[in-house]
Amino acid sequence: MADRHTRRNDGRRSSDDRAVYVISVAAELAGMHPQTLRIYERKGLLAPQRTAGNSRRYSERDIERLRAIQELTQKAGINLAGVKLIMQMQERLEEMQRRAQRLEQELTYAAVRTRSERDRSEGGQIVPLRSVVVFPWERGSEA
Amino acid sequence: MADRHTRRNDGRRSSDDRAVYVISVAAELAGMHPQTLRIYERKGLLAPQRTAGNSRRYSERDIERLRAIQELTQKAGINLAGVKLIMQMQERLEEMQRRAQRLEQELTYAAVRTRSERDRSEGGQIVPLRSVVVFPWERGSEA
DNA sequence: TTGCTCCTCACGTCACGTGAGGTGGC
DNA sequence: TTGCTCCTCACGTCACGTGAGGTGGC
Repeated sequence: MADRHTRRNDGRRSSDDRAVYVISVAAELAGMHPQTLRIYERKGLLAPQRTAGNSRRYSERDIERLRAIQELTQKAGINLAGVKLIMQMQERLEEMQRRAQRLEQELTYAAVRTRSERDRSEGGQIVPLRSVVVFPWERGSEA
Repeated sequence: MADRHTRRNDGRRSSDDRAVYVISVAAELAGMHPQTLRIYERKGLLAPQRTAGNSRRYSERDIERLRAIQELTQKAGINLAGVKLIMQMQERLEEMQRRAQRLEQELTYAAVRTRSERDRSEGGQIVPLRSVVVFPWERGSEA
């Protein structure tokens, strides 16, 4: 839970990206069998770094990804092929969302600019957004 | 590609949405076993209409959905739980794309309007959208 | 009547996680 | 040396598609 991201206290890369855990520790942190992590890698679900001696080294981000895989497989019953595609789509969705957010901000600026130019205020409507996809396992209790 | 949608020549609904195929025909069109269609329905992957006598009736859109399911299961090896979530995400993705497109258009209009305001004022109203789309998987695990 | 529909149950196949077994490097 | 890592192979479990079996309505 600690140091979520971009905690770069001294010019080093984000601590979340540093490959620090050997496979046994990573498996313990994710609550999995070490062999399971090897399977996930072979299936292309994650790609931990390797040491010079060819041993795997997992980052904090890798651990989070492992937990996400666990959610999808155990709680939602999705197989690994599905998890792989879902995670790709998730990245695309997040990218799209950032794009829409940026566009909206620009639009707000444009609106302010227009309003101030004619010194007239007649607020635009606010368009409520549709409810988002709620995954089955996220209904009910939080966290 | 023929009569894709909104072909309402006489007040009827889109031809793609009309429930016209009984299960045996739908299965044949989709290249599946009829029992498979029943399984998909039970798993919540599609919901064909029912006749007064409780028989299933599939629309052209249902057939297309069946083919999409087939792609994901047979070619990609994704199980039904995965297919279900993927299709939900796909709808979200398409919605997001339409939204971004609309925003871009509004932004273009706003730019044009700002420019023309300098000469003469003839403005439509601006509709600022407030974006707070936060997908479940993007929420932080806690505050 | 026939030929469809509805449903449930059973079985074969396959994906996946777990574990054993044997190897090599720090 | 020990305790890890690497890999492959085998097995138990489960999801899924197919089929059989029995029912009912048009």
